[in-house]
Amino acid sequence: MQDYTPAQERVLDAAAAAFSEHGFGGTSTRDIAVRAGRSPAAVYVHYRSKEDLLFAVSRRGHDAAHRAMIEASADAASPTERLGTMVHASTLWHLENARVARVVQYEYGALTEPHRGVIADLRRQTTQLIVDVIAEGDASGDFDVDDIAGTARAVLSLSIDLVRWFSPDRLDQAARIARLNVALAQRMVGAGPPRSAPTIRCASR
Amino acid sequence: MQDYTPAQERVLDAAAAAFSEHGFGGTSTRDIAVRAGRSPAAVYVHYRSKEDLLFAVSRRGHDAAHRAMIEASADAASPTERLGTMVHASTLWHLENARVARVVQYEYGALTEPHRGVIADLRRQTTQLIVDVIAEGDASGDFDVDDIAGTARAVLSLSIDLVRWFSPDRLDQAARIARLNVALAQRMVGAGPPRSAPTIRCASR
DNA sequence: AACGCTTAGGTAAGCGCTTGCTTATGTTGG
DNA sequence: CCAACATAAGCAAGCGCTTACCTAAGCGTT
Repeated sequence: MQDYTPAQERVLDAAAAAFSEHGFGGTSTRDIAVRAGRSPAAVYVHYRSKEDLLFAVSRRGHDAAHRAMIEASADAASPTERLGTMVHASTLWHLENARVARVVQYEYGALTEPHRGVIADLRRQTTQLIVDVIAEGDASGDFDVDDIAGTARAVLSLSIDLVRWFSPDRLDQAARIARLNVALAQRMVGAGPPRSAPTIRCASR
Repeated sequence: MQDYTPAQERVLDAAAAAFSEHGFGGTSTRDIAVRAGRSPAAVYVHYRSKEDLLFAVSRRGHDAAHRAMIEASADAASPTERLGTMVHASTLWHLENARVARVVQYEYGALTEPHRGVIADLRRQTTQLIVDVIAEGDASGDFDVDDIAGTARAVLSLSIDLVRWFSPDRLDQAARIARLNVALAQRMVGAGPPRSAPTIRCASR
């Protein structure tokens, strides 16, 4: 989408870390500069304002998450499987990039109006990916869903809400959480158990 | 739990609104004072510091949400029903108190260490309510859950993540969203369809 | 090989304003 | 008469951002 020079990236990463820890309003440009190992003025060599930095972090983060989900959806045969790979990818991305994800998800309100529009578009696109696969599965009979948009929102919440508390030094648990989210999402859309043994689960009740 | 004078409450509400809109770091004590219709110094008549105000808002919010869930769990016969009433109550509370809830959920990191401990305790208690009902349902055979703690976390995410985007001028949709969350949560724990027609859903696959 | 010139990336200093919070001083209703 | 509640004024520190200036690397031209 957009390329950054090493110098720009260094400031970008510093800003993401600072925003994630203290919020946009709680972060000073001097803090960002120190984290990037630069003087306060160096920040303004690469970005027009503090809010511009937030916008860059947000757009980059949304792009990355979006791409991860698209790549994941490519190699999946059925709607059930595709929903699974997408939820898996989304969950892993949010866990592995918890700092950036926190900024992306929680600092939207600190953006100025024009930038908000751009980010809102990216969000709609990501939501649409989930809406599409749920609609597809519902139409084919693989799923059983009443409220497609609402269910899509809830499925995304499984990944997103993780970044509220997840700490990056627990990355060893990421795979487990991702697997759990896949199973939960498939249950949420009413994807049946594997067809090889559909009656067993029913018979046991 | 704790009582507040009208004067204290006025400042508390003003702080909740301000923190919710601009974050803790992005809110000035003057902003809070203006919203409360007082002078900047009046804030410090009732609270020792800005962080103390955040702590008061957080504790009050956690208490209210916790009470709502306990009351909801009282009149429910089965684990399925109890999980339903609790998710319903939690969802409604988060939607109706979206401003306070945003502060409660997203400004935890701005608390000082001693206050963080108190809030963490309240959070554990609320999580435990969901863990208990899921464990109960799993033991009785009403549910079918692998990872009880993880599933409880995910069920809570359904309510919590709403406040990230929900606007209070859409409260007419609250009931619909709450009903959807109940259905999703019951699916997540593997609560079967109503026993009157258990085989229909299986036969149709 | 030495030249002048451009460009990218950086800094020290600081301007005008806002911050959290305090102090000294009223002003009320019971 | 005295808590309880409020205020105007302001302090020291920190804020976002700008200005004026510096350095080093890459360039075709002489």
